[in-house]
Amino acid sequence: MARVTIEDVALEAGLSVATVDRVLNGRAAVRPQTALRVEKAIRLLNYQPDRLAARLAKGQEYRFCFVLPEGNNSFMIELGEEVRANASRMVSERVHIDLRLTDVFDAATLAATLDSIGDIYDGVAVVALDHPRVREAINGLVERGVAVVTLVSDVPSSKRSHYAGIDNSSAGRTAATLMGRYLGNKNGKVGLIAGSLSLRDHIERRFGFEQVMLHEFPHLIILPVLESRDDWQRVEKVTAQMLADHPDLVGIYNVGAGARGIVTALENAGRQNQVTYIAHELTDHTRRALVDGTIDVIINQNAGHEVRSAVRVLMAKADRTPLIEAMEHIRIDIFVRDNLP
Amino acid sequence: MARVTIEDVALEAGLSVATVDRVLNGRAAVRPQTALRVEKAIRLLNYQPDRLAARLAKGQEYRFCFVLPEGNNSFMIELGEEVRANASRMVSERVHIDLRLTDVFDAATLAATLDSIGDIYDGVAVVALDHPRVREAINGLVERGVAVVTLVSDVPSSKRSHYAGIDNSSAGRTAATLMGRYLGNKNGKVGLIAGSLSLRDHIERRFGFEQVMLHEFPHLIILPVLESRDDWQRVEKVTAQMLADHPDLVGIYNVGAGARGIVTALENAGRQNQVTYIAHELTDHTRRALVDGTIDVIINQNAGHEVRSAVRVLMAKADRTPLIEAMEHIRIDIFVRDNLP
DNA sequence: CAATTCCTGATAGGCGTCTATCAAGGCTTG
DNA sequence: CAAGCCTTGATAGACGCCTATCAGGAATTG
Repeated sequence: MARVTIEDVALEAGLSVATVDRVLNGRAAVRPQTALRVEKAIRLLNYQPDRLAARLAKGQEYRFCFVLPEGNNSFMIELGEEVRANASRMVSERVHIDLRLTDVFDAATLAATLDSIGDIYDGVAVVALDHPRVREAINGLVERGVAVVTLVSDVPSSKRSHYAGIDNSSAGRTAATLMGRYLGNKNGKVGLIAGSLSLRDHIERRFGFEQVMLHEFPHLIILPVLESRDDWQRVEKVTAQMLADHPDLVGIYNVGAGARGIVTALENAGRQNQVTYIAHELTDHTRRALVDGTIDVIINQNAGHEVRSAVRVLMAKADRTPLIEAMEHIRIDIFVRDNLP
Repeated sequence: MARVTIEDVALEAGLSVATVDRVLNGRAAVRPQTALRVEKAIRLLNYQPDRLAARLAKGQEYRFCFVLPEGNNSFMIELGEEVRANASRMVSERVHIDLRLTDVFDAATLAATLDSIGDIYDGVAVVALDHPRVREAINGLVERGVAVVTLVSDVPSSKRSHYAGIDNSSAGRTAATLMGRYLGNKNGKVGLIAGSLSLRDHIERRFGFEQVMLHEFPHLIILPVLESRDDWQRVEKVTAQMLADHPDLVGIYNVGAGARGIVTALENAGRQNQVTYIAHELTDHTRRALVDGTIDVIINQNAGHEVRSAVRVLMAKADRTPLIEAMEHIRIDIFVRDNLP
């Protein structure tokens, strides 16, 4: 049961430790047949290099940067906190994580930020706008050998190594199914509110939602999408107008942030119990509204999981170690009043 | 940015490495004021011991055992596979995991198994029956210094260090809310099927379900619970009978395994579209039934997460390292057709 | 004030791997 | 067949911490 060391392998293969090491780390030329002997011994003994010792010896350090949107969006603030929490905890694992806040909605600024940090970091995680400039910046990083993980919102056309976030069109479809089932055979209109129609996650959620609504629940009428810029005051205004315009409104799906604006508008109109309201992201506000019954379902992505997954992926990419795909799948959380964490 | 080592701390405190080490590991008597100097230097430099080096030096190995139910329950089989997958991956982290299958439903057998493994392992994870004999066995392990984690089904009255699993009464409540909302203002009867009423997870789910149904949806009538022993053939028989007896059955909540029996019974009766059916655990069978529309909602616990969490907890307990609670919370997954992974 | 006991310093060796260097053969080449 | 290259062996030192031991000085005791 004792550990199998590199020495055991050398002994088994009838070679020296140095040669085994050369094979393991491709350090110098080794004759093919010698390499085979080593590999055979490794298999025979089921040798697995001790990662602790390896990393200690290499003195390897990882330097990562998380680029998040500035501003006061609750979810993004939580994401930032998770990054910081991870950063301090990972120091003992030789992982250094910096956090940069930038205007993610402005492609030029974001691209410039990404361009400027390439030489410092081994990996970058970024909440990205899907824009040609940004895509180029990401590709530039990747070409310089920096691992890039898109976080929360993807840039699928880029060369990013991985996307750490939920499947947003699937989230939209889920919202539609729940909306349709909750409404049963009720007729009426359903309002759709999005933060920005240039953010990929919002686009995809909308797409998935409309797809399922049209196919599965054709008796419900979807109103034209309202843009809110994720600003709750604006959300409130837009929602109030919508409520006034459509007395037969039976459902609201808010694709973006600013959920509290809808809560306020619904309460002001006294229609919180007539309208089925599905929101994204569990925050203090949405949580309270869910418990009160104003919000019926919250679709959530777990910020902590996303950050930890991104870090694991960045480490794996930096090491060229394989990923355990299933472990890095970010699930869509569905919360009703009863399964709140 | 270079690593802060124990040597730096010693230098800063004007003490020797040996003394700093004595403080860090409580190895020998150190004068309180000296200890304070060390602690001050640690804080000043933000020193964090290198866990890699520490574990390498200590040559610490962890030996854990997972005790799972034998039999062909899909979920338990998946759980076992996750244990094996983890076991092989953790070898390079010096963690050795054994897997034992036993008749968990028989308290005496389970207790005997637990009694017999105390001296070999540093930690045990067990899918446990909540029974006095089992509780005593768990307490015995804990008293001998073995960390015990209950998995999937808890034994709250025992001294187990941790429970790695979902909140089952919360899961039951969630099922009830979805059932009630899906049924809208429809009237009728709802059937409840449980595997065994001596398994704590099933009891709690039932309790949570009935609680919410009675309070929130009093117009729905809950039929007496049927016991299925998690055997799908029996489940099918019981369900067929229930369908025959109650033409006005509008909902089924299956608390345990054997979901395929219900699917067959519903299909044989041709009533899969009239009955809202909520099941537990995502397996090949339930997945297919969900996609087909026979099952409306699956409530799931992620076996992989539970196993990994249990391993992390066992390691932390063995080390007496603090846990990150939020990270070890096992969420209740809700799957509809659209958010299947 | 001497005899203990208590604290602290210094240092060696080890954990398993990586990196680097030098030496010693075996082999090819002209 | 000598010069050179290719492959392998042997070994030292590092990574940061742990464990153990010995020695010397400080503080306590009688």
